Amino acid sequence: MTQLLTKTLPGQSRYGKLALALRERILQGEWAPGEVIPAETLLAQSYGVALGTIRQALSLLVEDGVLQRRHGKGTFVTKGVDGASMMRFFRFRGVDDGANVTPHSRILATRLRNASAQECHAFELSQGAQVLQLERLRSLNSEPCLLETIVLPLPLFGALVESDTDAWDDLLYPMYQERCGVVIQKTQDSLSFSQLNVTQAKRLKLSAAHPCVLVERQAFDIAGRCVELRTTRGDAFSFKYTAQVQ
Amino acid sequence: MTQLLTKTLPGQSRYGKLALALRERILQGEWAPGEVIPAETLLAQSYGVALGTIRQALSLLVEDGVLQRRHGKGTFVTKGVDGASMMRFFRFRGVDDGANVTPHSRILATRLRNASAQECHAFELSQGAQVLQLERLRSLNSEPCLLETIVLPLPLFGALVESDTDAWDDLLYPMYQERCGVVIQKTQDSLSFSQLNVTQAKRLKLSAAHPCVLVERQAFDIAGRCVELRTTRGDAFSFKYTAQVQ
DNA sequence: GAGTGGTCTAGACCACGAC
DNA sequence: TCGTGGTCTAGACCACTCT
Repeated sequence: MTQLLTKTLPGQSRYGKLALALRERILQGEWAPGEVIPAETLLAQSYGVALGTIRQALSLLVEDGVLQRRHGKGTFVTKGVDGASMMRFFRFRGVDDGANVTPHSRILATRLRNASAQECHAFELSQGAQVLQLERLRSLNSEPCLLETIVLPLPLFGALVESDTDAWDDLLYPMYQERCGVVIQKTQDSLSFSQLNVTQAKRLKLSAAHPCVLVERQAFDIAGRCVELRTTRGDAFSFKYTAQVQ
Repeated sequence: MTQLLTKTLPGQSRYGKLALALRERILQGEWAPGEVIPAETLLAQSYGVALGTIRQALSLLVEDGVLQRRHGKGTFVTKGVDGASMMRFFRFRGVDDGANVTPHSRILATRLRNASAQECHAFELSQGAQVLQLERLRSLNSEPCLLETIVLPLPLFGALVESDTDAWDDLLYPMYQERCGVVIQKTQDSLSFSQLNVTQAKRLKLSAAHPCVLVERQAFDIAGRCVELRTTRGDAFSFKYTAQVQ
């Protein structure tokens, strides 16, 4: 077949458009996280393109983290990140290095309040909207290690208000998915250095003005919306992170 | 053509083998850093494979950072990283954020000594081999900001011994290439938190025990050998780094 | 216009996973 | 054995860059 039809199209390549179209279908919930999407041959047929073209489109979505390929089984919608990844910034004493340890979680306080200007902007809320704020202490071997402040936009996370926090899981992201239908798909962490105030120090069983690392996280759902703002503080002497260039 | 010949081959895919073969030719210096390699059609012909296959091979090397494609111009051997990237860990006052500023460099001391066991292992040297150690102070707007200890394996960097350090450039990696033929292709940085000792504090015009961030870097050449060990210290309050997950 | 990488096709076969 | 993604082919046309 000749290729002449291509040039009438606006800006993108064909596989780029296909990727956008498939992404939209995933966002609409046509296939739930963890489910298989149709086989490549079927997709190619239904879109009327060659196999290689649909494969390029899928590759874009795999790169983007929306899809995962499994040879011999199929192509699956990503389930979302587990959230335990905060541990990649810290190495605490008496904890195996490579292990995927999850600190025990305890909610110290919950609070409803109006969103700040910055939060309105991040969550794309209108002024005066409400948010749910959590204070959370995470411990390893009964030793407090991380102190977190978590802010969630309120229409979306309404199911968590007046819920029994003692029954919450150690990992919040899977719980977001179960109770609120929110799948965390991407996070961005900004690291800086600070010192603990008196209250924070007491919670972490350290002295006031103790050096700490501050992790400011934005978490995004599968549609790319920011749905969580989190501030994490941990002992600076436990900080250890590795970054590669090129 | 039938595909029957493929299965007689050992373990890899054809494009995987091609990538290895091309990588080897690059390492042998057949094309210098910054030069073009032959066009895809030529490579496909000379290796007797389809265009798509050679393109997959090249894609692997592009992903690996060894090659760079430029539409309409050709495929080029990577020139190497510039080394200014240490600034991605720090934000100093009075310096534009996004700008690619390069701190001014001054070598405080050079020293020849025997390699430690750890250095022998990293550099793949035999015991008793020598290394060149540099102490280096980097400044922005005449204000000291970073203090570095740099260790280089000695047969390789012999050209730097007894060289006039005042004539050295602010960026070391391009100089490694010019004077020693060493192209830095990849770096791995390990971040942790520490405090300055008296000497370090004096150099950086800070007080002793001032909190600092410690960056321990391994730099690798195009063949994947570790050719530089570097320890960088900077004011922890200037530390700012962003990391993404998924 | 000539040369380069980028996109696309239509079809074949290979390797993995589950039944 | 069947269905899945992974590899490979041979050829076409498109889009960018330089002269």
